Amino acid sequence: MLGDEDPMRLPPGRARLSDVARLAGVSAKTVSRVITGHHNVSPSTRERVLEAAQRLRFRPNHLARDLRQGGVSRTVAFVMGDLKNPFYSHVAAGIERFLAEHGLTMVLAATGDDPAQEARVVGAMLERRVHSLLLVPIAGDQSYLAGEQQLGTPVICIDRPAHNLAADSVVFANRAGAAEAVQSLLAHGHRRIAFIGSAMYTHDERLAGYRQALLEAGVAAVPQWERQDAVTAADAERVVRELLAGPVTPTAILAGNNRVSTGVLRALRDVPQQVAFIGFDDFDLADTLGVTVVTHDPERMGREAVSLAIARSSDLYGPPLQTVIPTQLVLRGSGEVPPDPASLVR
Amino acid sequence: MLGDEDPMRLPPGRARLSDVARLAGVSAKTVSRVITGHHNVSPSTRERVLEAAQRLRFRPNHLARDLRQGGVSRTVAFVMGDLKNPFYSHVAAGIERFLAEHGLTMVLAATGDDPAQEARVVGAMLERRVHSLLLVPIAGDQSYLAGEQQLGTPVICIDRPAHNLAADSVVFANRAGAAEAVQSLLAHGHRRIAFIGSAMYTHDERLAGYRQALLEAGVAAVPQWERQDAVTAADAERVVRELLAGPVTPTAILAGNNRVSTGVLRALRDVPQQVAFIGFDDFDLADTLGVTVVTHDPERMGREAVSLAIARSSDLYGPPLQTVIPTQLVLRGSGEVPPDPASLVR
DNA sequence: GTGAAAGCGCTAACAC
DNA sequence: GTGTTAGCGCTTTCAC
Repeated sequence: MLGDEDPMRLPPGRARLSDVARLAGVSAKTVSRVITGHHNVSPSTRERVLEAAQRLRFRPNHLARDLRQGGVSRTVAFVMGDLKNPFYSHVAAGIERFLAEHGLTMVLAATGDDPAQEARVVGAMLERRVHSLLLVPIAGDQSYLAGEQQLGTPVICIDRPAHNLAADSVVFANRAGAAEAVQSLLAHGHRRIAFIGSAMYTHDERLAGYRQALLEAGVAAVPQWERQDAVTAADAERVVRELLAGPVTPTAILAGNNRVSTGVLRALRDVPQQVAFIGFDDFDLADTLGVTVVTHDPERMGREAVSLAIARSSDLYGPPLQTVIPTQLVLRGSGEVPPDPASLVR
Repeated sequence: MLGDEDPMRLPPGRARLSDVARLAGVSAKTVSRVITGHHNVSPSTRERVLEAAQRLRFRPNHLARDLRQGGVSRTVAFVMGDLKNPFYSHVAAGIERFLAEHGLTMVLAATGDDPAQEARVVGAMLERRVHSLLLVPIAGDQSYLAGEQQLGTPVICIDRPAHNLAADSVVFANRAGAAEAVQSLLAHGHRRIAFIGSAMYTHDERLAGYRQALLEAGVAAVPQWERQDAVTAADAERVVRELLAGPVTPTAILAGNNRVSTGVLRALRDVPQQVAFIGFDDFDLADTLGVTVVTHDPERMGREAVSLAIARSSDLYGPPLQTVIPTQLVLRGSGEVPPDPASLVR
């Protein structure tokens, strides 16, 4: 007969809520209640619905659910520079895990550390109506996000604060960490300590910590040893060779991050004099190689960012919060070598 | 007057398509055409619409668009073990970049390398109606995905094939890569070569390549040197110590992956005899340390997976495809040391 | 080249 | 405890 459908036969496409409802002999709303786990359903009905859902291999459509619930998805965007950078991938791991515990999903997008890409990439995420935006800011200005905050999307900056935007942020205790490293070098007798890093927020902060520690110890700053021109490992390698070829050479080096560390270590490998070394950021094999580092916990940074996002979504217009995560100095030997007399006379 | 709204004033919430339409004095459909870039719009109308959209800070709602277009989003899911593993994060980077070029977004979920988590995590992705599923299979059975394929969701397995499911996959040339490494060790005079890895697809394949190379060279296999019990770096470290404490010790070691490499190197550091070493997977500082490795390109693996997904979505029921990515042996010294006479007599 | 009406799959509000 | 109605924001007909 025309219009006489066999409800037991699987429909050609994906089963919908209404298909389950028809098969179970209830209304769509009741199925909805069962699926979302509401309690206003009698056990027997629930049973029948679940059975029907299973038979039809029903999977609720979150797209439709999110749309109906106000156009905000249960998805959080993480926009960072490059997943190949272990720092970012560890932060992402922390975010993903913590989100999963809250039934949220992470979408990921990379700016390639290109300031010009940020707004475009962020825009694509916002069009997906993400629940909130976790961003490692790279552009010089984030004021374009003020409207989104206003409209209810939490914006959390990771690793560095936003420019021209009142947003929550999670950062490491960069100054304190660098100061602690320098104090350790000072305690081992060093007075000629170089900082090698680049020109960005975290390195500025670390350099500030370095300066502060030297100042407190009464050690005069040497401008030539405050290098902010090492972005890549190759840069760092070159800078170290330059420094060690100078008339007065440092006896200890503090590296601004793990990329710089790699270059510094490469340069120090071929150099006769002993130079004490401490790196910011831990890295693979640092323990095996006996490299002293200032470590931090990128996963925790991810978790704290998610915490801020969740908190912010229920207090949209409160004052911006900043979470500061402490660092740890891990002594492994390379920072504990005494000043090399060979490098003192030159 | 009641009902008299000023169309110039920003509405309290997010602007919708219809808001733009009202402000521009056109229908919703026309705005839709402009936003999605259709050509059947006169330049002057397009201009007015764009101006209105900009004034209202309109961002199209992809949730709604995707729902209307058939419940399939422009989002691709990547389900892997753990983002902290650099292999996975590099694959993810390749996926993300290639997707972005196609206007697609990546959602990421981790199984924690726990077989029991796979179906749950994958299910969450499918409820988001992802365009396709890129999966590093960890469970012993993926037959539960057959229905999803049938319903139009491409399933692409990464790094290893699926179990009990006809799905596309991208893998490395594991056998050939391991065979090449062993051949190199043989060429440098080694006859006692150990393989250290664990019991999983990639390691099985690499072990097969190792065996094949030995067989072809007429070197008898030594079962005790085919170790598949090293999952962590600590395992590998212990295994190496065991092997080198035996009555007959290997003069060369092939590691099944980068975790194993770390452990092997740690163990070899404290050992008097020279042992040649080749690792599978490159790692940070491997070049600095002069470690010979079999490398591959995880980013390319990600890109190839996306290619397969896109191809599959327009040929849903064709035969499964497998993309095999070649490996490269990178000689850096550690694999080129000759057999140590000290370890031959014992 | 443009518009009106219908509907994607789901849930909020309000019945009963 | 369960059903009905309406509508999230967009795009697909199909009309003009």
